[in-house]
Amino acid sequence: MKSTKENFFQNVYEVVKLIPPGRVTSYGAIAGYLGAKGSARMVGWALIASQPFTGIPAHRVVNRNGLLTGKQHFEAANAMQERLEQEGVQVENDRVVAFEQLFWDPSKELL
DNA sequence: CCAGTGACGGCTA
DNA sequence: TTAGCCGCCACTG
Repeated sequence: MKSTKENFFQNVYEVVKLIPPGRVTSYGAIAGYLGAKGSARMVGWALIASQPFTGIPAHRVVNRNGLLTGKQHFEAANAMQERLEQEGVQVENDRVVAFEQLFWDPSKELL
């Protein structure tokens, strides 16, 4: 019945919802935290499925370069950047400014 | 059933 | 240093 991936999807939602405002994380970080190290793509796939869901700040999840690669999948291509700026995250050229400084590692911060 | 694609990441040239 | 390829797993055609 409940496949492992189903649990994986739910885990991704839980972690993303735990991301504090003004902070961002990467797909690989979440994947590694869930034990799917190397399967960062699955995290992105899970976020796509999270689109119709509310309370999932997927805009706080970017790739390891801090690039808003998934903005195209949002309601609007500028929604992701606009939302991040609204939380105090500076975004320039579709990239998070001081990404390393705002980076939120679940395996370290969430503990 | 097989091949291509994709919100990524790490390695090699 | 930058650019390109492969590997991961799931979905679509």
